[in-house]
Amino acid sequence: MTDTTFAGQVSRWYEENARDLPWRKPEVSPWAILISEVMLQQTPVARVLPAWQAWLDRWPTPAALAGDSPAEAIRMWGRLGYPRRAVRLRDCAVAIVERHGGEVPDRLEQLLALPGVGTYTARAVAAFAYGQRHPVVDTNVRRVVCRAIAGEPDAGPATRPADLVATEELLPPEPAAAALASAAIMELGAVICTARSPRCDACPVNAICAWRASGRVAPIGPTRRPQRYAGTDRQVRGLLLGLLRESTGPVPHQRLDQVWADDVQRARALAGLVTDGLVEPIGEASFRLVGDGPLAPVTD
DNA sequence: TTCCAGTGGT
DNA sequence: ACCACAGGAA
Repeated sequence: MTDTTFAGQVSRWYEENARDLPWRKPEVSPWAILISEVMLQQTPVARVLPAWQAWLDRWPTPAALAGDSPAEAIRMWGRLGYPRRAVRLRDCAVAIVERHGGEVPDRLEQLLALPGVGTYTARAVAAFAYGQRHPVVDTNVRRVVCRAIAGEPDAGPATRPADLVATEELLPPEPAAAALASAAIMELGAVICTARSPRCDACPVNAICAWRASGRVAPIGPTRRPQRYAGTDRQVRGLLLGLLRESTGPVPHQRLDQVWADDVQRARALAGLVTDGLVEPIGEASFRLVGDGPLAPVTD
């Protein structure tokens, strides 16, 4: 008896066609999987690959990262984007050491309580690192399920509780099979059922896809406003951080002033970096990455 | 809802 | 130029 369910067919396809990604190897630790999931939040696979390996080489355990400075985490983050994730990931390592004896927790509730770990990442770790049965819904899974099952273009900008329910209903009962199916559906969305140019001819479930049957209706509703970058605070933050990342220790504000002409906007961007725990003021008029420089003397 | 960065594909 | 990308938090 071959499994003809949606999850069964996608899983069979996955076992034959999955990309050979290093964090999918069976011997990879929960910590390594957690790092991959955080890096993959809004950053494409190709750019995560080298950074993930570098982080693991340097910080093989949560305790190792927790013992290093936020500044080093920010530097090792490189140009993956959204560098707040680097600080949160280190905060996460600290929390894992303090609350869980240095081991990545396996309960959803505990995972969700960690910094930088939300609905998606918590379930991804529980499923992929610990083999539990949870709906793992990222933008790919949401798109696949909306299309194939509901026959609709997409579910909107964010994952809703209904998306979790709809995905959970597709999962096979056995936890290990469910975790495999979750990875398979995600892979299908990443490789075949893409947002822009879906390759329905190569899809393992094209025969039972509601979206394809209905003629691949295009999304209608109010389109999201384009995310500008040039001239925004985000660009200024990027420039400031780039300078601080390359420097060791404090950088005088006169040098920071040179990266952007608008005083008001530059000050706002810098203040934002401080608020986000990426940068700290040093002395009268200098700034540095948080914790950069010599460690504070141990006093006891 | 909005902000958060950075890059490559189309 | 525009958009998509294994989201999370205020």
